[in-house]
Amino acid sequence: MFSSIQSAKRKVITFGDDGEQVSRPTNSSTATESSSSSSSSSSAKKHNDTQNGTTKHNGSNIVQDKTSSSSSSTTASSTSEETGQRLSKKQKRQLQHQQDSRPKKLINKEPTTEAMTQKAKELKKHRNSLPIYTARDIIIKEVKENACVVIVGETGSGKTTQIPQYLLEAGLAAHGTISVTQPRRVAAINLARRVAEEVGTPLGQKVGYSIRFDDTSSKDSLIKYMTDGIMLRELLSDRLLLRYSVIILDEAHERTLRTDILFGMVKGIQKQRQDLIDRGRKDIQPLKIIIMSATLDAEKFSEYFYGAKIMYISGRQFPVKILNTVEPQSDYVDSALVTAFQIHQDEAPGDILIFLTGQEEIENMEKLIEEYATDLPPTVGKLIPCPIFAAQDTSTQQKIFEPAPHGTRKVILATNIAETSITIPNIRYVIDTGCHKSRGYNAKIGIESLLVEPISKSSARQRMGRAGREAPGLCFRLYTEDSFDQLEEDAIPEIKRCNLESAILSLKATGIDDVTRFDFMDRPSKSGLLRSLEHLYALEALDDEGKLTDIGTKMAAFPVDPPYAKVLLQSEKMECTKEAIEIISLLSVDTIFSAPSSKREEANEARQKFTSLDGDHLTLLNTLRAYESVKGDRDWCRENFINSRHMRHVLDVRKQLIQFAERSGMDPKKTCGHDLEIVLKCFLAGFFQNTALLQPDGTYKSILGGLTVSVHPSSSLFGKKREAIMYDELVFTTKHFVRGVSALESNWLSQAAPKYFGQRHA
DNA sequence: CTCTCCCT
Repeated sequence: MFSSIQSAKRKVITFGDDGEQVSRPTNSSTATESSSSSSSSSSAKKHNDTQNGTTKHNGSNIVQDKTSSSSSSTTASSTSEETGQRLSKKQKRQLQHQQDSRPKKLINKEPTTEAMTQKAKELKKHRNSLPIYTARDIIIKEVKENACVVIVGETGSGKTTQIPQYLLEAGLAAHGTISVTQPRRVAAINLARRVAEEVGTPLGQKVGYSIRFDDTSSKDSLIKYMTDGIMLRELLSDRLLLRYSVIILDEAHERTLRTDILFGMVKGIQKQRQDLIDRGRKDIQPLKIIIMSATLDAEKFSEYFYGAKIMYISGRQFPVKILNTVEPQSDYVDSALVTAFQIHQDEAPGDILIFLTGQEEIENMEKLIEEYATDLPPTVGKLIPCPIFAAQDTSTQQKIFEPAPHGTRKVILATNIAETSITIPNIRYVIDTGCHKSRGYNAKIGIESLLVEPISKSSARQRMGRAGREAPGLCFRLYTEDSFDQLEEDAIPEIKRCNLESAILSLKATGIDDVTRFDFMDRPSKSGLLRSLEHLYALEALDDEGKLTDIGTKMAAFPVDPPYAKVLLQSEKMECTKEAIEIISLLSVDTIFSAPSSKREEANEARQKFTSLDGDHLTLLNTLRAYESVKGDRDWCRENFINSRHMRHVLDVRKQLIQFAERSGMDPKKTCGHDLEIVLKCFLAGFFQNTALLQPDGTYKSILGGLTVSVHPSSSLFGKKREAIMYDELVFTTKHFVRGVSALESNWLSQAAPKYFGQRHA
């Protein structure tokens, strides 16, 4: 058992820690043993998640313990059953080897061609020593013989770097590029770099990547890593994706909105291409589809893709022992704090990673750790809190990568950014609160929410895995075994809990007219679809029959959400395109302002300089102008609490929107000069539904729906009372908060949307 | 009196 902290004011949390209680399933260690197991997929689950030992202690301290030898064992043991139905025993053995291909350091300097070839030769030896290499021929064979294949393998197992190369070597890029889609930009970049090095040609030749603002790929690229968003844009100009011979949809288990749309799109495209070939078109080649997932929910993908064969590639990770609490914890922040100090005092060196839900919680925890660290006996080294969340500036984020000074220990306080997006080195201990913030969408009333909710089992396993990347680790779950058992297996796919306007406009623009009959893997609710269709109709993107209008066609061409696209089109008529583009760019990042809560006063004061009485849209514009007048000076940004990374992103978006505007025949330089009221009226063309009127009691009530909304404290109009307001976004958290708020005159509404407000305000 | 995260 853990010893308690000698601190009178702290409680002690009981976890299990008795080596003899650890039961490691014998059939999880090797593939051959597991293949003789006759049990079904429930056995894999059992190994991973079922308690193995129970000890009584003082009546109430029931100790639970279990070991997961990481998801690789799950993979290995279930490999047998799943592949058993489809692959021969020999194939099974070949597929079930373990592998090691954790990321190696990349070469930064530009090497010569010879050096690159030499390097590639060296890497070749490494590649061929990877256990996935023994499955190479089977993978090639299956892909050649089948239109769709599902491959399950651990993240970082090497499947994403090796399989495209195997297919390339097998000649599958002869009639088109092999593409690999990723949900994240950094992943696409890093994978392409690594694979270019292994292939032995400069990045951008045989191997390239394509992400927004950065395309290293060329016509000749044989393997192309890209974000799923880029592939969706490419669909608009190449509806049959004829430049691709193989499309690999990676990280399918994440079920992002974009991958879900791509599932249906590529399935349809594959069929269309085959139909054309069957009708004698010699210039068209069939499309191969490969779905890659890191979790075991492969049956669903297989069913969707005509019962596609599932192949399992086991990965290797160090074992992570899971420790659940004995009792439910009423306050997980407090429990996490106590657990962190228990680890710090009792456990071997290695950093701690705590999953929390948001910035506020993280900053509170940071203060608490510093406070309680003063109670530590002098023999114990320092415990250094390191917050990490997306809104931080890059320089702050870099700190988590610096090693802790000798004799000290870092405790990383992270949102779920550390679950998939950022990999932090030297983590041996994970503390999982079991909660995260999750975006929700109530289609009935069309309101988005952002609430703390329990995570899914797959999230819990993903979090656990973060402790076993470099050495065996421990995962402290601040919830009971029973609570874990009651979690959902997987998160609800994003497509079922978000606004679908953008997705629907894309579908319509690629010729899919009846979106209600689109082949969704998981169908969004009817009311969600209808609400989005109605909004697109209100924006004049669709006509009475739901067909795309000329306006809708133009809107779909812009890489922005439909309401912004409408604003852009409107800005031409109102002669304020320059300002519209700038404000849309500014609204396209989370926020250009950033400050830790400790410096909030200072930050607010700095922001006063840019504040417009008319609200956030013009405040943002003022800030951009000030930023440009100092040429984006880093020190200026720091002094004014401006997130320079986000600001640079704003400039990139602006540049791109200017190009898109020119391409659609607009003049992006058209300006309204000092008459900025025009821009706000222009925004109403896209946001007339996002408006609220001041009530006699001083609150705001939304015009559509009559909802009481509160101005978010980050807004320049917070606490101000104006006749009417327009907002960029409404999200329910503790209240219905509106963000990106500007003041209006209510008579502008009837001009902006006469169909909706004409009678009421005439 | 406060904003999980990703993408074009």
